[in-house]
Amino acid sequence: MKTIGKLAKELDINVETVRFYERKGIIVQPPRPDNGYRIYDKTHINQLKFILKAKALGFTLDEIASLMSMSGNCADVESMGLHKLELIREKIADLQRLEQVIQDMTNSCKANQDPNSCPIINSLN
Amino acid sequence: MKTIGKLAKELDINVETVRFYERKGIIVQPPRPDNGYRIYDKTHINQLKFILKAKALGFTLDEIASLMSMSGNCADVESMGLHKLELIREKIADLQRLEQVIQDMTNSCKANQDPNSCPIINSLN
DNA sequence: GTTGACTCCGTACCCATATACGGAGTTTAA
DNA sequence: TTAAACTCCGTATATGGGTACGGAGTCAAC
Repeated sequence: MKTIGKLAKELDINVETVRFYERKGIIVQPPRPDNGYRIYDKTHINQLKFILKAKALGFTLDEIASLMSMSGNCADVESMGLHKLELIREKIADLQRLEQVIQDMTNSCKANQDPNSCPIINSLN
Repeated sequence: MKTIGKLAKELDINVETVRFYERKGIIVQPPRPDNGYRIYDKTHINQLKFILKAKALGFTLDEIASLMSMSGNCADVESMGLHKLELIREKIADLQRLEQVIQDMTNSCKANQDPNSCPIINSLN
């Protein structure tokens, strides 16, 4: 049973962030006694830990909301994971192409003799 | 000698985007005769093409502004390219780690027998 | 019992990169 | 000559994921 400040400190996130997640409907509303203060228990903490881990895996907040609403239906979750995997692989391929291009460009810089004429700039012109 | 609409059409970008780049100081101000209309020539077109190509390489607008102000000093440009390369490689490594994690997770989904208990969800809890 | 820390709320602001809107003035084509 | 198309400007909106602010109420410690 913690107030929002304790919760935020324990999870090392901002108080405003917790309220933000609540507004977005990503976490369930905590009970609020007469004084209006939000009271969190283990359930909320676990829910927030879930969010933080999923976020670290690259899921967006909307996706995380979906994940949490799937209530453990494995096929749905797997499908979402596979979709994410596909996007990640595309992104990797994009970046690898980009890596090659920039690598080539900087190599041609190294080979260049004239410091005031840059092959990179030239190739972009 | 083109007005902004022709220019935008030729480069397949939005008129507002051209004005936006001008406001950001990324492209030079075109001359503007009595009617106030911007008049672009080949120089501006080349400048915008440069921007579009650099953007496609993943440079931010601020970085592009720097690139353009380096006036071809090769060492500076190379240094910026190498820095970008480093970031790209880090990003790739991140994504590959992520790929592995999600791959493992979806595999454990496939192996799972109970449709209402998902190993992904469980591992996040 | 007072002071400082905490919480409440609504709202505004931040980043980057644009895109959209509305009203007024200008040019162009039929 | 007139209507459509274009341009001007300033401002607002969008995205995603938060962060900050300010005034008011509440709680806890000394």
